[in-house]
Amino acid sequence: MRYAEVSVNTPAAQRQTFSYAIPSGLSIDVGQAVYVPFGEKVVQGIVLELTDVPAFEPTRDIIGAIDSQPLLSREHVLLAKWLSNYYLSPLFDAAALMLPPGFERRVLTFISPIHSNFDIQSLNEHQRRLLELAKQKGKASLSEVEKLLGKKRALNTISQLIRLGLIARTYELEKVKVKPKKAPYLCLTVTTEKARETAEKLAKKAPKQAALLKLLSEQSSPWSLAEAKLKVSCDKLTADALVQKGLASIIYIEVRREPLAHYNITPSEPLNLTSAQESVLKPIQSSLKEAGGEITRPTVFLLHGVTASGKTEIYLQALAEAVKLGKRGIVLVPEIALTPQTIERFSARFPGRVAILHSQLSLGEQFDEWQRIRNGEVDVVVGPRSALFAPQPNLGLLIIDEEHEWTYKQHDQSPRYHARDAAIKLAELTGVVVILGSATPSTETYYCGQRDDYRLLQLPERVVPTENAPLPKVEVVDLREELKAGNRSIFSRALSQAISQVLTNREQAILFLNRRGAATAIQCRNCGFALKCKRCDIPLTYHLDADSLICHRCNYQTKAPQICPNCLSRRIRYLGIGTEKVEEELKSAFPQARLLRWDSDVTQRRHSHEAILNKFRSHEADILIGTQMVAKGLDLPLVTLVGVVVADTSLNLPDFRAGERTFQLLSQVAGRAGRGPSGGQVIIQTYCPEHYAVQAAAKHDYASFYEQEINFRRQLREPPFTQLACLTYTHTNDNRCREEAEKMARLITEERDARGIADLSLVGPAPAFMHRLRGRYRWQVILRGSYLSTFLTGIPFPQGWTIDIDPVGL
DNA sequence: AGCACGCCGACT
DNA sequence: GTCGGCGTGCTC
Repeated sequence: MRYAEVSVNTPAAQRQTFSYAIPSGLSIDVGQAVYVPFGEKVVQGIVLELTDVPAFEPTRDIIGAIDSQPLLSREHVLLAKWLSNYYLSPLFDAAALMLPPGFERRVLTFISPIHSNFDIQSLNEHQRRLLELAKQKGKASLSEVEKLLGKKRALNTISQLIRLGLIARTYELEKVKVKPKKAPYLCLTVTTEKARETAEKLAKKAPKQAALLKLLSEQSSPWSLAEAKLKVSCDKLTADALVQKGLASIIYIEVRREPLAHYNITPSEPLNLTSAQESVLKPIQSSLKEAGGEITRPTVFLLHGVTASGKTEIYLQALAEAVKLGKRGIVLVPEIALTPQTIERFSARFPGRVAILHSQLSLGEQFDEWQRIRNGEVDVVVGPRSALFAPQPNLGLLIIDEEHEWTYKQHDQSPRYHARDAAIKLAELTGVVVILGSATPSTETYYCGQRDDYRLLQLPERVVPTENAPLPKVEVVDLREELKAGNRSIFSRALSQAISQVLTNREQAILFLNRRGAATAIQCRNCGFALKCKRCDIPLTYHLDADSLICHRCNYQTKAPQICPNCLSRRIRYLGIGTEKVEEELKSAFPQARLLRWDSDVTQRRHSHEAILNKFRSHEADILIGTQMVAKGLDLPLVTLVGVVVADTSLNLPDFRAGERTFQLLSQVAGRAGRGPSGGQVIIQTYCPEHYAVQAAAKHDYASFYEQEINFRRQLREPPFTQLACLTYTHTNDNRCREEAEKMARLITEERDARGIADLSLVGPAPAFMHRLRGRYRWQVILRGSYLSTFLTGIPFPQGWTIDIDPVGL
């Protein structure tokens, strides 16, 4: 008898596998998806191991295979196990990353009536209503019952009626979410000769039918109905008529949903490389050639290149080399950088051989792209962090662009993994070559580069086709001095002057501000009352468009009050500034300027990003005002001025990475200026001009930033010199939260002392930075030490706890 | 997650 | 006395 260790899709499974027997006659392989019995339900499972001796007895039998082929490769199975162990996440959640989009199906509960001569009169109102619903529907879903009676009452009433033997409970998997798409095709049911003859006969009476029939006779394979309709400009009725006459039939053929279909792609040739680029590409090419032997330690390149230094061309040519060697690649980009520009650039170099995975694609498109990848039909996969788990066969090269971006860490759901670290684990398992690229590498990554754990490659110069454009000159303006000089506007004299100059020269400017909205808080000048979100307890942000107050955490919206809700005074003051405020001020200071605002408030719709960008690129606007989005990899040659309205927003956050974040943002924003022949300048307005992050960004000096940052990390024992884990407890009751967090902190301290671990310290328990979120309170305990996953594996966490290993953005 | 079992307060 | 609250334990 053979047995399988199965990762089961049920919350109860957590980090365990369950043992099942493989019935004779069923052939099951590692990585295969199966249906298994679990309690009285049938659930999905992934086979992670095959054994002769089960880890647990007694076993039940696997019901059957979901797919005839394994969905996970051996390496992916190992990677899933590692993710679950390292990030302390349920096994199935980890495995689900590697499954086809829409694969997961939850278990649904249904209620059906049982006939009996029980006296219905003795039932209470709720019981009767439920029974009526069940009888009327024949089979009612739990959600329908909950809609009828409310969540809690529904559950109680159901168990009462089951005890009385009036209803039965059954379970079913939710319906399949994605299926291969089938499109109608027309094919002849008669010989081509007969078809031609008939077409001639029909030509007078029914010319459309004749034309269609003629078309069909010209090709031996079926015509897509949609295409045929266009070709002979007829409609469905014409086709139906042919079917009626027994000349043709409509069959359904599987077709692929193509997300790239509406792109107009012109193939591109490799560019000539500068000598700096050559010297960077060489070692990558030779590593690709050597890879594949015995894996000793992963080959990781850190490609550190200033903005516009031609990193993407390196990626493209490295990918071409991998393809030449018969291998394939995956390119990860931050979600926000997955723009048509990026997609076009990769598709142009590998026409028809690029797959895009993106959450904005429809589930069907994602599913089809996934299948294409698995079938080996593409050379390059481009996508956000989850694309790391694409089933790319014979993977040779893995590129992580903008390696420092925080979006590579999944923080909102399990597994809370970091794509960069998972990529390096995958390299360890498969021998794939990894390139981490960035103009401003994260301190942790650069530290590995310095220690030769990663191979450091540098591109210190910008590549510009026409002439040599140096990095723009950066001016730092001390806003305190401006105030002293009596300038109370949000624009310093230097920035105002620069904006006028740009407008006179008919050039373009970008103004950057790390906060949307018009005012960051509104406060009563009379009693000091500040308006906060009722559910999240954070200040509401004033938005001009609708004269409303919006919670940037939970999106709660309310009309801006005319009078203070607390003391009824009319003296309401607006504090702080956001993108809307900047727009407003610009309007009055430069009425002739054409403005464009780009932040998440104006880009809710699917293609609005492109629309705004195209508008700006075609010079339909002079000044672009935006949040972080304007900082990302845009190539806008007409932009000669970049202004940072306030640089301090990200500097004052309670996070040890605040300095790094500020440096990265400022460097990126500064990189937007002077990409064209007319050069450029950058003006950074700040209240702390002496901060090393501001100073280093102003001088485009990564090395000096890194030196100071790494010393600071070493002194304060922050990563990479220690490891962090963030444990959060969430509950509707604040006191309960505190108690639970204190209990956990005590338990961890005891455990640490009992095991004699010296290198482990606790911060907290303390209310989380976002203490209240969507009506629930949050308390956290932060651990600092090493091998935290191993340590925490032995600690039992009751429900309500979430564990974030290597958290980002505390 | 769900559902069992089991133990305490508020009601007919 | 019972109904119903939620703590705890279990699912191969």
